Amino acid sequence: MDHQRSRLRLIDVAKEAGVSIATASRALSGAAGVSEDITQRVRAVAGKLGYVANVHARSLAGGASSSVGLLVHEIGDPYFAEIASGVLRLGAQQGLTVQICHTGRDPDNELTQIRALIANRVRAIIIAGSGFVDAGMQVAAKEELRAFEASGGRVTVIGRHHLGADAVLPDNVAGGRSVTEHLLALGHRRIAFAAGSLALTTVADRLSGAAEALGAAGLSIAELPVVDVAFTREGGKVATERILHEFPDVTAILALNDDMAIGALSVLRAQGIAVPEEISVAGFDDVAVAEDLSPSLTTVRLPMAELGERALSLALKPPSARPRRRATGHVLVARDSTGPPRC
Amino acid sequence: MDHQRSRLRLIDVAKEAGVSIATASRALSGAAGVSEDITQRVRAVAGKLGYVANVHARSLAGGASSSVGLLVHEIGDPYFAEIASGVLRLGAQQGLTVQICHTGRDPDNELTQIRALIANRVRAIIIAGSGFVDAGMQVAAKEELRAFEASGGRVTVIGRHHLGADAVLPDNVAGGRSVTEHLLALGHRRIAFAAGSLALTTVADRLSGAAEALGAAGLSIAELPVVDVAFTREGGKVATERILHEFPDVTAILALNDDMAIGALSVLRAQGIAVPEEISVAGFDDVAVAEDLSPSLTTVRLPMAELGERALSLALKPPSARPRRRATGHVLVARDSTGPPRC
DNA sequence: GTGAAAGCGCTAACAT
DNA sequence: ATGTTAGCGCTTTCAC
Repeated sequence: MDHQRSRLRLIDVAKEAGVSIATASRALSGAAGVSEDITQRVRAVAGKLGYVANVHARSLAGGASSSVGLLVHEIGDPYFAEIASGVLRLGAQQGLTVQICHTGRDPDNELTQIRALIANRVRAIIIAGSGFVDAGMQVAAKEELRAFEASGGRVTVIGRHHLGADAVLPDNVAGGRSVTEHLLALGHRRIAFAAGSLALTTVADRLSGAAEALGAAGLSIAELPVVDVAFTREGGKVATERILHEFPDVTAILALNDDMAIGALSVLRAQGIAVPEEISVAGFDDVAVAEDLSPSLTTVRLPMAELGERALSLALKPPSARPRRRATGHVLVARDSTGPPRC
Repeated sequence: MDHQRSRLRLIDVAKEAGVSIATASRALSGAAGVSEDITQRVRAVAGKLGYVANVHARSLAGGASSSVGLLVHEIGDPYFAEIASGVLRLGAQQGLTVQICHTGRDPDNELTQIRALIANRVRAIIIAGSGFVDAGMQVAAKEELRAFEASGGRVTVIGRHHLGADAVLPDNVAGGRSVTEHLLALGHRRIAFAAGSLALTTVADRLSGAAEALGAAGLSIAELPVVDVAFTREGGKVATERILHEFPDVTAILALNDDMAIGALSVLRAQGIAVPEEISVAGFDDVAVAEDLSPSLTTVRLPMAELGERALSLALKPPSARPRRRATGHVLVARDSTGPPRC
C-alpha cells in the first residue's frame, strides 16, 4: 500500500507559503507563537491547495488524536443507531472521526474491540451497550480501559456499568416506574413483564423501577410473571406466547424495550387479541417507529441521540478525579396500545 | 496527548522473544521469510504481553491501513443502519476498523467527509448513500476519489453513481417493476407514487421500473400522480395528504421506501381510511419493522446487510481496469397492506 | 517569531 | 533466515 505517497504534505504547504515546516505546523494547529500574519498566510495556502494533514503522522508525532471509538451491541438496532447518530453529529461538528464496533453483547468480543480501538490510538472510547449486573463479566475490559485512561485516553459509558468511567445514565429506573404507574393508574393489576436478559443492568434497572411502582401500590413484582428472554423482537414474541399460554389472566404486558413490544404486538395481532381492549402493551425507548405502529405504542421516551452526544461531549472533557455521572430524563408517552383492563 | 507513550512497543516484544525488531515485525504481520519456529515464539510473546501494534506507526511506515470509511446519509435511518451492520460484521471478521460518517445527502458535506477519510488514510471508502441523477453534483468528490484511487486507495459505491467506482447495485429498477406489477395484478390502475427527491438515482430507478411495468400494461406513468417530496417518513405523510386531497380516486399508493410507506400508513390510519380495503400501500426496502406494522407492509426486500458486506468485500479486492458492477436481487414481499381495489 | 533537528513506532529495502 | 537502517509526515523541544 502506498496511499500516502504523492499526496500533499506539510512541507508543500510550507514551501508555498515561504515558511518552515515547523511554522506551518504551528499555524495550522493554532499553536501560540506565530504571528497573525503568517498564520493567515499559511492557512490560506493550505486551503487553496486542499491540504489535509496525515492523521497518522500527526498522531504518531504526539499530536492529539482526532478519532473516537463507539462500541454498540449492534448498529442495526434502532436504539444504538440513534445513539450513534448523536455521536456522529457531534463528532463531525468537532472534526472527529468515529469508529464504530459491534460487541454483540459478548464481553470477549467487546474486549477484542477495545484493544483494536486502543491500537488505533483513539482519543476516547464510548461504550453504548448495557452493562452487566455481574461486575465479573468485564474485569478484563476494565483493566484494559484503566491502562488506556492512564496513558491519556478517555472512556465514557452509556448506562450503568462497573467500569469506573464517566457515565451518561438513561433514566431507566424512573422510566420503569413511570410506565408501570401508568398501567396501574389504568387499573391493571395482573401485569406481565417481557424482560430482556436479567444479566443486563438496563433490564435490571427498568425492572427495579417497575418493582418500586408496584410496591407503592401494595403489589409485589415477585408475584407477577417476569419472562426472561432475549432482548430482541424475537424475544418479545417468545415472551408473549409464553405469557398468553401460562398466565392467561394477564391484562397488560410491559416489554422492556420497544423492539420486544413490537414483537408482542405482532403475536397478539396474529392471535386476534385486541390491543388495548383485551391486553395492553407498553414498551421502552420510543424508537422512531413506535408512534406509527398500530396501535401506536405507549412507551418511555429516552433521548437516544442526546445520550450519544452527551457521552461524546463528556469524553472530550478532561478527566475528573471521580467518575462523573450525568443523569438524563425520560418522558412517558401514552399512546393507543394501553387502556383500561377488560374487566 | 500522550496516549502512545508507556504502551508496549514492538521492540519490547522483540527483546522478550530474543529477536530483532524486523523479525518481530515480519512474524507478526505474517510476512514470508521467517522460520516457523520464530514466528510462533514471537506471536506467543506478543500474545502473552498483550501487544497490539500502533496502527498509526504501521500505516505511516507504509504498511497496509487497517481501516475503511463508510459514508451514509444518516445512520439513524434503518436502511443505512442495516447496511452498516453488514459492513461492520465483515470488517470485524477481517480485522478492520470502520469509520462511519454522515453526509446528510449534501454533496458539500460529503466532500468534507471524504477528505477526512483520506486524511485518515483509510484503505477504502464505501459510499452507501444514493447517487444523484445530475452527475455535476459530485464532480469535486469524483476528483478527490480519483486521486485517492491513484494513490492506492479503493472506492466502492452502493447504488448508481457517476463516480466510476466499483459498485454494488440494489435491484431498484426490477424491484420497482415487481411491486408495480403486483399492484396492477390486483387490479389497481389509479396508482400514486410517493417519491423521494427525483434528484436521487435510487428514486429515479425505482420509478423507472414502475414506469416499465405500467407501460407493459398499456398505462403511462405520465398520467399518474408522482409526488416529489423528502425521502423520509415525514415526506411520506406529506405526499399522502396531498394525494388524498388532490387525487381522491387513487386506489393504491406506492411509496418509494418503507419509511415513506410508514408515514403513508400513519396518515391513512389517522384519517380512518382502511388499508388495503380503501387504499393499498406498498413500500420498498423491507426494513425490519415492515412485517410487524399493522397492516403488515407489502414491500420489496433488498438484502441491505448483504449490500454492505459485498461493498466491503469488493473494496478489499485489488482494483480492476474497468469498474466492477455487482447486481443484487430483490424479493417482492406481499403482505397485508395491499389488496384488490375497492371497486 | 521562526527554523533546525530529533524523534513518535513501525515497515521495507538493503545487508549479511 | 535474520539483522541494520532509512524513512513515513508530523509535532515539539531546542536554538537562534
